[in-house]
Amino acid sequence: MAKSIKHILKKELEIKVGGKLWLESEGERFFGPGPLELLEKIEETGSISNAAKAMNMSYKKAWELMNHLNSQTSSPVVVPQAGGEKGGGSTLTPDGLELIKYYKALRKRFKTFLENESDRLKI
Amino acid sequence: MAKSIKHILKKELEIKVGGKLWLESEGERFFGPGPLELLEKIEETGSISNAAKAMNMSYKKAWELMNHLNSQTSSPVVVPQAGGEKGGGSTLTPDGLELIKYYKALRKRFKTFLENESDRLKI
DNA sequence: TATCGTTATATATTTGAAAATATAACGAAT
DNA sequence: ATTCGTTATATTTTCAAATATATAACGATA
Repeated sequence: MAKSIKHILKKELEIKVGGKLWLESEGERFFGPGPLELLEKIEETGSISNAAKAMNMSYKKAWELMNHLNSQTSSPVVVPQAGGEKGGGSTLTPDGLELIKYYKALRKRFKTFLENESDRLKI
Repeated sequence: MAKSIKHILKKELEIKVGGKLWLESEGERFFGPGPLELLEKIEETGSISNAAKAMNMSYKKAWELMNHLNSQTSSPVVVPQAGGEKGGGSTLTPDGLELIKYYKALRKRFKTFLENESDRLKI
């Protein structure tokens, strides 16, 4: 077991190991907490523009996230429709839903990792 | 074992799980890759100002990182001296060296986690 | 006491990312 | 054909973070 550093840190502070996780290709991130929330909000609201509003993100950024994400998958995870009933909208494909599930499971494993490491700081 | 998402991602791309790790207190980060490199460079060069130059960081930011870091530990990890021989300089305390060791070990465990998760993407 | 390069600190400037704004294209429904 | 709210795209504006710049204090040594 690795040595503790408890004695180094101020004992009155709650110190934790934090982190961030994403999927990347060619060193470029294309899926993380932001895109996850975006997909969830698109699923909820039926459009990119409403999703963006719901999460206080500019439409442009939301569109770019979505577009970049679609470029990394063998078939689109978000299908946008410009025009049509109610002006259009965007829907998630089954792959999109599966990606959400995968990332949430990954995030859970990461959470466990972080909690273990944070606990270790207290020893 | 969790389900794979291999079929979702473009097969011609090298997709990996990436991440970032840090120490935080009260939700505020105070130690990560940046401060690690800073401590190492201070140890190498003997001063904050030289360390900052070596890693292409402004002196101000380097000083702030160092100062914030020192505020989270029971005793300083960097001891700065203004004035004196050669104008002064900064040295790491044993605690500072230990913090480096700890973070590198933590980073190694994280690397393993990321590699496992990345491998899982290929299955 | 004069010198040195550093720490310490405040202020000004830059710059890069994000949001804000504007506009055209879209297409089902009426 | 008109309407609707959306997608798609370009341009402008904003803002925060970082750098750049300037200056005083520091303290061992000579």
